[in-house]
Amino acid sequence: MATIQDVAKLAGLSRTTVSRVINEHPYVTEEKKRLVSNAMQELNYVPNSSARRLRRQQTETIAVYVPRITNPFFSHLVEVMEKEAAKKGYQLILCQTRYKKEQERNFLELLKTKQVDGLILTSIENDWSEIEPYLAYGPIVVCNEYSDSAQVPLVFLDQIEGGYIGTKHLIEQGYTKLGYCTGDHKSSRVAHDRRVGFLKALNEAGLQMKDEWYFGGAYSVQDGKRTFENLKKLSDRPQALFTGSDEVAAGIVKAASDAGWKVPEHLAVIGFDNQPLAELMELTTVEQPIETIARQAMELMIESIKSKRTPVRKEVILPLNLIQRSST
Amino acid sequence: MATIQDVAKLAGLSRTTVSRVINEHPYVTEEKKRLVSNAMQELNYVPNSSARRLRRQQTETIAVYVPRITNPFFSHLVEVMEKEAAKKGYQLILCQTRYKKEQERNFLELLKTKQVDGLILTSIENDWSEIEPYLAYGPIVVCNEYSDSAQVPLVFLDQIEGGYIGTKHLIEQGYTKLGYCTGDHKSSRVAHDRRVGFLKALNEAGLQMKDEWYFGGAYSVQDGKRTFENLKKLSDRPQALFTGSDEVAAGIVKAASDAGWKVPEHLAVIGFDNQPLAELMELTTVEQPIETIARQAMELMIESIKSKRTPVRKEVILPLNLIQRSST
DNA sequence: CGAAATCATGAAATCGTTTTCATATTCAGA
DNA sequence: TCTGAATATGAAAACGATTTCATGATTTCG
Repeated sequence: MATIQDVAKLAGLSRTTVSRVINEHPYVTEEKKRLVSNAMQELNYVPNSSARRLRRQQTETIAVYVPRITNPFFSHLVEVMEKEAAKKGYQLILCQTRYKKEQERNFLELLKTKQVDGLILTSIENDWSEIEPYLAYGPIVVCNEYSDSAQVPLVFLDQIEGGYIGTKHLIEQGYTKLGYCTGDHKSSRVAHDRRVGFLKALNEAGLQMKDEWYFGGAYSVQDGKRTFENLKKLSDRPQALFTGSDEVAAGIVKAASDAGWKVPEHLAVIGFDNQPLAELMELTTVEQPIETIARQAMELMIESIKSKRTPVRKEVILPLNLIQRSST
Repeated sequence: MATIQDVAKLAGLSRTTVSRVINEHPYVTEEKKRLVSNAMQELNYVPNSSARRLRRQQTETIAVYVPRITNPFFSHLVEVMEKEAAKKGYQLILCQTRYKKEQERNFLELLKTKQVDGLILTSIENDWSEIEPYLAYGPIVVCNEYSDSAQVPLVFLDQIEGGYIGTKHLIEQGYTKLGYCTGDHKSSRVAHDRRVGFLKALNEAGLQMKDEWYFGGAYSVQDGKRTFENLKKLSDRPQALFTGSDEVAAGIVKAASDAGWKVPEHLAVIGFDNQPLAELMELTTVEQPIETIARQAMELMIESIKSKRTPVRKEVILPLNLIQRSST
């Protein structure tokens, strides 16, 4: 593999001149430019990435943390982020935290060792106070999740509103016995806010939430099915279920259907995200503008990297949208 | 940010000794080790990734090329690959080619500029003759796709068998008028082999394939719906459709159902992959052992990186499995 | 007892690129 | 005509880590 030294030798010039040509610096004659270009071509030379990174103190790489890439919500986020990153000449390192604090901490080392220029968190496992010190090593942008104390750009959705409009819809459809289904998110502000919105809508309607109508640990289609089995066992069952994901909602609808129940007659179900699955399964769902938040997060990330300024808190909050279908 | 020089100064030792301690080389007294560790801790020192990469000629990063991460087949592959890579201390760079030759070539530069140690191709857009020269820069492993001429490890599935067993199943269910639905893959061996298997099964049964029963350009749920609309317009319609993806199959089933057709009475549909969607939509499907091929591909990649040997052709071919549900 | 091997530590070189500083020449304006 | 700015090119330093080579001390074995 040729180095800049080889190119200089073949061109009969110094490495400095070759570097000037490569980087399009001024004050190089056209003749010298020609000599360098010919030598580069003949030697099939490309600059070494590691050397460049060391000298320029830049990696042109961004790490994106998602819990699991198989979750369509996160794969959609990453799809748009990678596209935006590639447009600007950045690579995207995929980091799956699997909802684990330790895994998240391990990946934070990427910033500390300067393996990436910045990182985007789409879910947050550790307390912000554990993450904040890493800002000394590079910029962090939070997307989808939220933190009151984070002095960084945050692009997120009004999840209180999301929880609220979804629940209000159920109430407007005539349901008075509403169950709540979610993952086990201890540090997730998304989950917290949705529940706040859910309870707010219930309170406004003078409705009560029973403890046994709360179903946790639901992330996937399989979890949705398990949730239905648990609901089925209740003597006093909810008429409708608010869920945090189309996949979970789909699992519930499928299991209910398999058990001979009619949706929404026997059980109304509302999902989140408006994935292709939602349309296929005729799910009422709260749509999130995934493409918008992904693009904005990546733009803010690249802007933070380039500006090299002290990060400041900046909130970009977007509304949610209810899509009504047959499941409610 | 502290450097090894700072640590050496604080410890009262040379950079060589500090490096020896960091890398656990022999012949350093316990006393000196203690001094270095204390200094590292006090300065909050971690080694700089760019400097290490340059000196060691290693990046500990692998690029994985997928057409689109939102396709559940590819997101599942990447999910497993990232997990395996992280276990061995490697980072995974996600590259979306979007089925474009130029995009694939752009990403191949990652290998040439030594930004990654190796790359895994899960789909191939360019001719292998265009890709092969990049082997000079680092190892390449092909996963899911196939190429006769590639002198690299390939982990793939018997797609001729997949096309065959799916089609044979339709025939065994009594269908004699079979349509074929696929994406527009010009250089995809997967698509080619499935069709070979499909035609083989037809031929064995003495059945004919009509040109107007061939539906192209289908990758997504939406494409599935469009495919159904096209099929509906035919005067002589197929009784069953072989598709290349559960999402396409689901779109077809959904559109058919919305049009009042009964599946499989009016139209039988078979999908591929056995995604959660397949169970939800009761699709008969050809299941692919995604986790196995993903894990094996990543293991072969890391083995290739570590061995630094000339790549040799190695085929790992796995069988497919038919899952029968209500759509056929 | 002496030579060879092992132990312990550090200076210099290395990896490959880019920038800084230096030197020489040419040009433009006062 | 002279001076300062612009132009053109190259050597050395820098980025930060790791390895190679060197030196001296200690231990081991024939």
